[in-house]
Amino acid sequence: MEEQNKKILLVEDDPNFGTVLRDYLMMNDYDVVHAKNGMEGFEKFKKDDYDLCILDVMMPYKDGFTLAKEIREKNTDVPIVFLTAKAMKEDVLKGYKVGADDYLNKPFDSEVLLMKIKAIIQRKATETIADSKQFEFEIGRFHLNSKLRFLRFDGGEPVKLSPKENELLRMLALHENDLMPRELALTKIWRDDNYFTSRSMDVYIAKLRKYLKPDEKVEILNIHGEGFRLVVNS
Amino acid sequence: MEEQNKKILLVEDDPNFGTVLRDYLMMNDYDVVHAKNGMEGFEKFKKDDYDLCILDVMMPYKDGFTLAKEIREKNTDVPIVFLTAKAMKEDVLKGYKVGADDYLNKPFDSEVLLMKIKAIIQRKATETIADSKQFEFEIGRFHLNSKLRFLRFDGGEPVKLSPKENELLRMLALHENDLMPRELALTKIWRDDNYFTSRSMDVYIAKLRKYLKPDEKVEILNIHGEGFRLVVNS
DNA sequence: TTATCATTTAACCTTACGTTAACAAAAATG
DNA sequence: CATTTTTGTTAACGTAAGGTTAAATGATAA
Repeated sequence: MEEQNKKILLVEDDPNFGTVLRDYLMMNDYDVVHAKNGMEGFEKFKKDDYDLCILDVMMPYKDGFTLAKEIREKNTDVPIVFLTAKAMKEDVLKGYKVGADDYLNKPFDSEVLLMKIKAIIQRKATETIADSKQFEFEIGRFHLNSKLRFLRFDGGEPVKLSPKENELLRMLALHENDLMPRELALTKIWRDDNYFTSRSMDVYIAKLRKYLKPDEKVEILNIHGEGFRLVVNS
Repeated sequence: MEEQNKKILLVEDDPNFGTVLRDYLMMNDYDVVHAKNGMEGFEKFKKDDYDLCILDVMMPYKDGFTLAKEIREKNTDVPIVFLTAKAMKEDVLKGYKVGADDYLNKPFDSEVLLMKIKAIIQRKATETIADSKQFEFEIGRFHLNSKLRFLRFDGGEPVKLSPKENELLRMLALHENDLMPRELALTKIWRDDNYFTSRSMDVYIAKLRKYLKPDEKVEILNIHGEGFRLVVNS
C-alpha cells in the first residue's frame, strides 16, 4: 500500500508569495493546488477533496473569510488555516468563529509552517477515524439525503432542509437509537458551546420533530442534561 | 445539574504575569491552579485531573519542555500549551515535538487567548468518545442501561431514570450482592459527605426501591451504619 | 435597494431534578 | 426500657433544562 500524498488547496493572490509557498510545500511532499483568488479557490475546492485549505485573508473580489464560509457549507471537516499579513486581532477572532484551525502570520518561518500543517492534518486524521462519511440514511419511513439536504417521507415530495437542520439530523442519525450528546452537536455543528447556541439547538430539535411527525414511530427523545436520542420504534 | 468548570493547570514563575493571567482565566469561568515553578507544577499535576496545561517555557530549575515531557509520560491526552516570551523558532519547534497543542506569545491578546483555550479544550472533548465503562446490567428481571439512563422490566416499557437515580443504581449493581458503602456513593456521586447529602441519598434509595418493586426477588437491603446491598434472590 | 431565507435571541411555559423538611419506624446504645 | 441515632418515606420547594413560538437579526439573492 503506497502512502498517498496529502492534498492542499492554497488560495493566495500574491503571485510571488503564492508560488514560493506552493513550491516549498510540494518539495515537502504535499500535492498543492494553487488558486489565485477566492472564486477560483471555491471552484477548485468543489472539484476535489482536500486534506487542508490555506487561505489568504486579504484577496480581491472574495476575501478568505467569505471563502471559508462557503467551504464550510460544503464541508464541515476540512481543516482551514488563514494567512494574515500581520496578527490583526479582529482577523484572528473572525477566523476562529468561521471555524479556523489555526492562522499564520506572514512572513512566517517555513519550518514552523510545516510543523503546523503536519500537526493539523494529523489531528484531523485521528478524529476522522470511524467517522466514515455517511450521507444517506433511512430513518423509519423517511429517507435523508444529507448531501443534497432533503428529507423524503415514503415516496412523497422531498422537504428541503437548511444547513443546520440537515447537519443536526445527520448527527442524530449517525447515533440512531443511541445518545447524541448535546456537547457533540454544539462543538461540531455550532462550533461553540454556550447558553445561546444551546437554545438555538433546542429550536432546531423542535423543527426536526415537526418534520418527523408524519411517521409516529420516529421520535427524538431528550435525555435530561445529556443530549438527544433519535429512536425508531418497531 | 451544575456545569463543571474546566480545570486549568497554569505553571508560570513570573508572579505578576502569572497572577494576572490566573485571575483573568478565573473571571472567565475556568478553575485555575497556579504553580510557581516546574517542580510544583508536576506535583500539582499528579494530584488532580486537568483539562489543559499552560506552561511557561522559561522557568528556573525545570523548564516548560522538561515539565511537558514528564506530564506526557503520565498522561498522553491532556492538551498542553506553551507560553513563550517571543516567538523563538527553536522553542516553537521543540514545543511541537514534545506534543504541544499550541503556543502563545507573550504578550498576547486576552480574547485571542480565550478563543484558543476554548478551541483546544473543545477539540479534546470531542475526541474523548467512549471510555469503556460498564453501562449495562441485568438485575433480576430488570435491565439497566446506564448510558441511556433507563430501566426496563422484562420486555416492558423502559422507565427513565434521573442522573442521580441512575448513578446510584449503577453503583449498587456494580456491587451486586455485596456491600456498597454509603461513603462510596456519597463521595463518588454526591461529591460530598454530610448529613444532608446522606439524607438525599436515602431519598433516592426509596425511589429505587419503588422502581424495583415489580420483581419481588430484587431488593435493596440496608446494613445499618455501613451502607446498602442490592440482592437478587434465587 | 427589497425580498427571502437561515439563524439567533427572547419570551413564556412545562417538565425534570435534587434538596430539604417533617414525621414515622427501626436499630443501636447503655 | 428510655433515649439517641439511623433509616424509610412522602411531600413541598427552588432551580435548571427543555419545548415551543414568535420576533429580531443576519445573510443572500433578485
